[in-house]
Amino acid sequence: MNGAAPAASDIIHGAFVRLNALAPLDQTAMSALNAAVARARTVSARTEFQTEGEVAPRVTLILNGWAARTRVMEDGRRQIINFLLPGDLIFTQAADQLAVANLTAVTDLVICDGPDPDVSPSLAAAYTTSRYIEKSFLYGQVSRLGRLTAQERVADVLLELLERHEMAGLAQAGKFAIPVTQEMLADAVGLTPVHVNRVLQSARQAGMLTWKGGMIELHGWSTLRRKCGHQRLRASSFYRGDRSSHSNGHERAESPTP
Amino acid sequence: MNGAAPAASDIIHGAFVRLNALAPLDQTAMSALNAAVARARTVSARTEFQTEGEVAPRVTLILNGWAARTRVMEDGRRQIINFLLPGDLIFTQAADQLAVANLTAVTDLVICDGPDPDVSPSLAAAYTTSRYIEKSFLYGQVSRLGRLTAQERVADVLLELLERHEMAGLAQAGKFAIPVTQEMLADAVGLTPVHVNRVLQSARQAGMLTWKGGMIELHGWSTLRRKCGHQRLRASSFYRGDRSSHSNGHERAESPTP
DNA sequence: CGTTCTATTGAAAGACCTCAACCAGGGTGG
DNA sequence: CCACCCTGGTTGAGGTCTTTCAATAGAACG
Repeated sequence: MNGAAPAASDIIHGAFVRLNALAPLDQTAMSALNAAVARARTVSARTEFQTEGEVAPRVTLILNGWAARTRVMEDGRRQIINFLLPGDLIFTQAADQLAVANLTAVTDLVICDGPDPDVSPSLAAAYTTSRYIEKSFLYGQVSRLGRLTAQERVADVLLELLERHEMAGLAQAGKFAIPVTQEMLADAVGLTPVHVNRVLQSARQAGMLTWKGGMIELHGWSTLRRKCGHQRLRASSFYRGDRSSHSNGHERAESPTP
Repeated sequence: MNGAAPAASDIIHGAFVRLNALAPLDQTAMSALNAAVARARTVSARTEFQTEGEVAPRVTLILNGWAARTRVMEDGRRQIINFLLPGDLIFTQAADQLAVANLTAVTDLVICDGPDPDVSPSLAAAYTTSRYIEKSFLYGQVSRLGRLTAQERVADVLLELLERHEMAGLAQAGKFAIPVTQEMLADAVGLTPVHVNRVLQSARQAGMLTWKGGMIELHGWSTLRRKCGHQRLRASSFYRGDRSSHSNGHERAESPTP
């Protein structure tokens, strides 16, 4: 009992912070959640706990650890669709439909069934917000893969992960635990591990980040956002004015911060 | 009156076929739909009808034409997240939340509000299936951008579009109307227009497709699927039924085609 | 019929990948 | 306690794929 083993409530703290950030949870929601947590189960690292094509449970809540939603091709190429962090919810549209991707534990994982949203409007609201945010990040992933350079992609995922950890109170001052290998990161951003390594090296040398012992720290990340396409993915019109300067709409013009 | 102007019921026929494929619609659903169609509105080609960051309507149904969900970066780079075809539904999580992408009409578009799913269980089922399928295709888009080569990406989107047109009865023998420019296609698959052109040229010369006058025909597309990573990326069946040949569709085994 | 958009093609540059070797740390077994 | 192995990170060299730049042709449009 020297403090090495945190209490259960500590382990799931991030998940609760995150859920509460989605929508302030009332007493009913909290007790439903606690009941669900009491039936939590664990998945050991690197284990696939849902396979594409199999029947999936309705709602699953990540209590602790990282998971990854993936697709794998016959020839072995693998794509990580997105990462799932504490407080993230995994929804299935209908009970009789098949999973459209695999779910793999990145770390040892603690998960439970998501409580029935009907028990509390605040819980239903949290679920709704969760879906909404996930959709937005998914669109971000598409844009990242489709239109960002390698450097930008890496910076952009890392910023997304920081953002999400902040939501769960799991980051302080741009620093959070990142339990993925460079190979996994590569599968997430559509690059090879070798090239991810090079990108990270140059980012390190540019003083943009520190990554050591499973902890990453992003330096000057508010500047990073501006430079590396994270915040840039916002609105603007499609066909209106902005076809003037750039004839086809995607040169890599680096707008040097004035 | 030489037949150039089809009746309204013809125009929206594809959308109805598609909806009915999602879930067989009962009489109540059909009359709710007809009521919604009566209040249809049009959007002219190349017009943005929803902007990221603005308040979005709850459910919108595409009755005719193509639309595109996009994100645009400050420097003009543009990514088409996905295409929206007749019978596709555009959902918003909650009325008070902001759109997370732009919606632009690719062609002249006929849309209407989606009827309240509470009026008919069959309609609700159709909505659910729609969300489910869209999610699967979205994961497909991520995998496409992240892990396919240029040739494969182009073949893969075209196969997806064919598949979706078939669902709406809008394709015959691998042939359907494709009202996009090569530039749009490039924005969808994360390539430059120039390279899309080259890929199309070589596909033409390989006898894989014919694209002329807004109509495309994919030749030997069942072979194409095997060769270009289409089938590999997704569970082909939505429900339990046809899981005969492929056990789960993604072992990591390296099976080099002999 | 000019104007504008779209498709097409060539040449050269650049980004990213592949292959391959080497290193560092951590666990394991002798 | 140390040699060994295995995984994951690092680095170099060379090749391939995709982009960029640029110029031309065809089609659509008013």
